[in-house]
Amino acid sequence: MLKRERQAYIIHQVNLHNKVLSASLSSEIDVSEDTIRRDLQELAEEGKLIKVHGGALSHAFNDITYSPKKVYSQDNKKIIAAKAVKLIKDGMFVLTGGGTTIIELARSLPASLNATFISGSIPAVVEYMHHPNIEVIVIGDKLSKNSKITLGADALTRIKSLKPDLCFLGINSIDLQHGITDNDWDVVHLKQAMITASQKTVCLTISEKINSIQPIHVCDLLKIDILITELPADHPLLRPYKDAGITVL
Amino acid sequence: MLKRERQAYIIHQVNLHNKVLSASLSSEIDVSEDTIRRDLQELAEEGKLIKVHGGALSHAFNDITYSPKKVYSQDNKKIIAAKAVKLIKDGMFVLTGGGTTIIELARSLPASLNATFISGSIPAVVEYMHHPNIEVIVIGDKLSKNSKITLGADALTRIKSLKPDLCFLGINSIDLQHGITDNDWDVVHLKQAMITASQKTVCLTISEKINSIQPIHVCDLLKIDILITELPADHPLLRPYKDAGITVL
DNA sequence: TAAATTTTTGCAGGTTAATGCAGTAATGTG
DNA sequence: CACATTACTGCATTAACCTGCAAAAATTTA
Repeated sequence: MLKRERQAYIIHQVNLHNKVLSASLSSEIDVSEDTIRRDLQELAEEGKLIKVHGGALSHAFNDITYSPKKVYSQDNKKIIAAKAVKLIKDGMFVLTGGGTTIIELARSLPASLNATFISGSIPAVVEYMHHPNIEVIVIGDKLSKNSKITLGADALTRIKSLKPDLCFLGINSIDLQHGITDNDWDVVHLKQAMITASQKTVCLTISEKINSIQPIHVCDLLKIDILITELPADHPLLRPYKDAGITVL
Repeated sequence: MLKRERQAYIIHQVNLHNKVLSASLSSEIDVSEDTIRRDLQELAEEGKLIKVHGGALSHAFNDITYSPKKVYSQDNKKIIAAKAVKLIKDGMFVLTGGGTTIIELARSLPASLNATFISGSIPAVVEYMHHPNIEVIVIGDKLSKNSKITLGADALTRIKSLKPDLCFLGINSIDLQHGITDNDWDVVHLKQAMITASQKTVCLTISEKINSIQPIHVCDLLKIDILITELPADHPLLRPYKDAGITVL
């Protein structure tokens, strides 16, 4: 394995897990710990990660945003992403929205995956762009600075002209009676178009958003095929959704 | 095996596997490692791959590399960007391409500027997105991993439907006889559409690309309104372009 | 076509980079 | 504080690299 290749792998691992241990990297890659240590040192000097005793931490981890809650929910999003990744097979066309959960999903895609990803979320597109094997289709339109996704009539018509295999949607509220709800008029329209266009719709959300309501209606539960949270599939909180006919992972 | 043929094979392998080893290429093609090394060196200079100790990596693999040459030319690009910024007034619609010079331009935009920027370049869009006052329109289509811009029929038709005040184009080659030339078929089409759509076309380039030619013709000098380099406007190298009717800044 | 010129290639040599190892210093933990 | 783990330093080894050079191949010129 080439030095740069190894370092790229380390960076990938750091970004994925927020931390790495010298010892485990050493055995994974099968080089001496000294080499790993030298790599970490170099990468730290380049500002790619933060070296600590025994390994390294991601920069994001030690950033200004080090509130325990965020770290906590990011771990949950990694769990969600890991479940979602399993649904994607080689050759699929996948439509995705925006939001931090979707970003985690993008980062968790295995390097070997060959698929086409379609999105109007700039942060998501940036992640897909760095992936070695996936094709990226960008949905164009006016960029919303808030949500960092493209919104508008153009985006809607483009989405309507597609028929992707899967649609991954990060959602803000889901409720048994009211289904999926949200708080931004344009985003709601976009999500509706995405759901209508796709053969299967997968909703991703951390469990704290379950059984909450927001002012604008996106769609009924009927339209949702799969719901993914960080909880185990048999958690009682999810039971009613299973009963409503949704596959819960 | 001919040199060109060999290099084409190497590029193919790099794009396929994301890495190549000098040693294995040497035995596969049955030439000395020195030859392979020279090939990799040439290809690296052309930006087709990234050479590392022991072999080479694909561009997709390695994100941002800081070669000393790049650092050097970045200063020049900042000079270019500073000149270009002065052309943009509040309320304008500005169409921009991709490339590092355009990124510098995006970073140099004053925070007070109120304008609308249209682009299919993801890195450029990311920069515009962080700006407090500018509106961003994203041109959607299939994302080219090499150039990090969206390319295709959709992008072309969308651009044709616009009538921006200004178009900023980072160019790779300009020559008195042959005008603007480039080396990527799809990129050339995109640039042509951008030039045709815009009321004024501004070309940005570092001076080392002046008086160079590439295989595909983009447009004649006639279509260019303004040329910006890091050199002072009265530099003798730029004189012929001034005489050809282009405003040189 | 033959000669001249340029380009490409392989090789010899000395140089540099990468890695692992051994011994010692530093750090963290109970 | 004692113990275990990790980090650092210097060194040896191997592989990769670079430079210059001459032969070979390709290209141009006469």
